[in-house]
Amino acid sequence: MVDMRSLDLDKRDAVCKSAVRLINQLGFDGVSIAKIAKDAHVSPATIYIYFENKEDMLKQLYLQLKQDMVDFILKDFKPGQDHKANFKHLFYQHWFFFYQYPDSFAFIEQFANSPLLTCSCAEMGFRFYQPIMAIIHGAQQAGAVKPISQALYNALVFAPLLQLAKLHASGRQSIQPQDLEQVFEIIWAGLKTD
Amino acid sequence: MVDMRSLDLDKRDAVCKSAVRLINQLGFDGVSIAKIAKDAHVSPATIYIYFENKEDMLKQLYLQLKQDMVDFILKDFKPGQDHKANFKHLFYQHWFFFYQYPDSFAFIEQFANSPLLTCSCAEMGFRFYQPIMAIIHGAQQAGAVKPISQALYNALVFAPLLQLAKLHASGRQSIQPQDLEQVFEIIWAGLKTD
Amino acid sequence: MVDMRSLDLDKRDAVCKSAVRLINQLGFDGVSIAKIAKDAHVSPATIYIYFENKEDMLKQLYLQLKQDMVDFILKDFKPGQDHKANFKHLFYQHWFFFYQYPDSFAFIEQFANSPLLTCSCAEMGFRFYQPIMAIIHGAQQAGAVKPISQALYNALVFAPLLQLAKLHASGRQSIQPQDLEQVFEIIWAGLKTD
Amino acid sequence: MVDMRSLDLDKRDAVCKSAVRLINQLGFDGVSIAKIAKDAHVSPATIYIYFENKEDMLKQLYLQLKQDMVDFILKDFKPGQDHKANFKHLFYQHWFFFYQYPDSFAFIEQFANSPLLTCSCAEMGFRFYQPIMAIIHGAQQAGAVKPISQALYNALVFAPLLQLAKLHASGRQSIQPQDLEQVFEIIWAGLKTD
DNA sequence: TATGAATGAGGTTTCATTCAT
DNA sequence: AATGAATGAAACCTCATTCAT
Repeated sequence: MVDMRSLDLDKRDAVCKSAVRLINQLGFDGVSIAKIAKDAHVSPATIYIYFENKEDMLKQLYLQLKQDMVDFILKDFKPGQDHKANFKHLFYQHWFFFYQYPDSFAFIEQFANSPLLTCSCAEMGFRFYQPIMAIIHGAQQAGAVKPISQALYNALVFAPLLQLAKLHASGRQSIQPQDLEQVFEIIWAGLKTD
Repeated sequence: MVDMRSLDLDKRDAVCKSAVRLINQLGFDGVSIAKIAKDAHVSPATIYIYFENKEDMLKQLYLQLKQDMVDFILKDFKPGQDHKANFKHLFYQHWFFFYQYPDSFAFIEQFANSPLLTCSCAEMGFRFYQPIMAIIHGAQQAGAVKPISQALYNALVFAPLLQLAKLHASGRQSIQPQDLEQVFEIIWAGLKTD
Repeated sequence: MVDMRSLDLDKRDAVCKSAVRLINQLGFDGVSIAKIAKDAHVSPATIYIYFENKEDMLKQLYLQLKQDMVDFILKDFKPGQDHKANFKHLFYQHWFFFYQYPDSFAFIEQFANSPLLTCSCAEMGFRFYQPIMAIIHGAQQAGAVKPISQALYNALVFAPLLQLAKLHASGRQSIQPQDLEQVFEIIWAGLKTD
Repeated sequence: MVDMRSLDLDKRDAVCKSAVRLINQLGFDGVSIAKIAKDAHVSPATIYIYFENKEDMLKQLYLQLKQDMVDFILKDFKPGQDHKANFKHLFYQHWFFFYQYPDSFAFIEQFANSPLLTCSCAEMGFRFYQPIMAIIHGAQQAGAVKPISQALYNALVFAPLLQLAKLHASGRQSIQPQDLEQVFEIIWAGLKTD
């Protein structure tokens, strides 16, 4: 009666958006199917058409957002010969994603730090990330950066970035462009082959 | 007929231990006061003698564990003239704490990534950390490492460490001593003055 | 397998009836949502579909019963020229209501004497009563009874009636028709213009 | 350590005062032993030294306040030959009590309208009231007022008074001296023998 | 006498989920 | 596909009461 645009995926999308927003406001345990349904102008029962149950919904959300992130980072990117430039591009694209989609980012982090992240789920998210890792791997094979394992790489490069993004998003400290630049140069100084 | 092991703070302690363990098993939204109480062999009502409510309990736990961590890291440590050695000590002490008290560590991380971490709570946790930061600051003033802000420092040094610890704790990947050594050297290479 | 007598408002009605009955048996602090639900053959959660919370339920009940009372008293009544007769009619209709619906009456009284009767709620109940007061006002303007304020009127006429009804309902003393007649005549003797 | 005046009945008195005040603020079901204890600066366990249980406390309170009221009303009063004057004295003393001790009055009313007022309790309260009733009875025997039963008397005289006092205490309407005078004269007009 | 700590029972409310429509 | 009504289970929390001190 009110909602004339009831096409298939509109509702699913509205549910996803509401879920991400509410979960970041209230945390996993502060949010309920009923609240999400109300926020998305949808019946609770409708949610169960698109998702098996609450946990399934959260997992699907996580994987979807992670995929969205990778897509965003790699959009229109063709790695070139300058490995530092490639590396810098990836670095900043991460930042831009965190900056433009703070809710997505916060959700991913909150989920990844909760026991909901089962092994299978983590592995699938990891697989999405492979294209990015492939670029890194290329730089290593070219001898531009030190040969370290993917896990270490992840920790050394993206963990600091995440940490800064979280700090920025929390509002407790504002991160400026020159801060990022500084961090990037320090990381690069550590990683590049001498 | 009477519970013999119940002296004043025993109960509070049992509650804390149960809470940390269960939360890491089940997540914030998987535990309940009732479950914690049962696990700690205590009545649910007893928990409310020591904590105002569930949120208060979690906050108190967070701050307490954070303080425990700082105490552990700084125990018997007197910074010397060799800044790299000081730095290395702190780095490894962090790792040892994560390694020995994976539950404490996981709880801290899960809490810090949830909306429960209010500003006041974050600031208080931050204050506990000051003694460690003071050592870093000393190295900067001595010109041993690049002069960067505390937030950047935190991100560059401890975020990677945390990331590795999480990975290790998750069981998805085992971190070996040589991995740590490698990471340490890379970070130091980036941070040290040229 | 399915409860056959559950059409939309049946449940709400069953809840109301159970609530009024139990509250008069046990008092406001003796009933619980769970007891009402069980008595009404309904899930506790169902009650929260119809009422915001316990207090809201009691307020809605109060207003509804008060309206029912006014409807009962004024049913098929057209005030005539004989003011004493009009007055007597109202007087006895009150009594009949108290007599036929002792639970409704007791609930109204218990609620009106509790701190739950907020200002807004009292005013709304008062408004329901206006049609009755209008009749009294007519008698005053016609010079049949002394010109006193509505509040005094209320106190002089209906408070005694209530008191007798309470006594009667409590079973501690039985009020007979001749008692009522006597009370009515005394009140009228006091009120009528000389 | 703080409270040096711990004499026997001080604590009981503090408990009573807190109970009456809190119950009028929050209602019977809003108040708890714990709240009363805290308000009275006493341990919950202490309350059980003076009272058998919660219900016993409320009943004792009711009876005590009712006795206090009767004492107040009859203080220094010697009925004379002028029955109207006697009657007026009682009428106004009631009002003064309601006016000076609104909490006591509200408690009595709330209790009397709740199912806590068991038969035995009502009878005992009634017995306290006998001295006042005796005065009324004297006037009847002297032929000054119509010969009606005690219950009717109560209803006709004191119910209006209570109603006005409640209205006044609720703050919804202010009762002025001339209002009282008017009510008194009307009641007297109805009661006195022609 | 007085108490703080303790608790089982039970309070209100919300939960994830289902089902008839 | 979509839903509002319904619910048993369980959430958080408070209750009246007891007991060792």
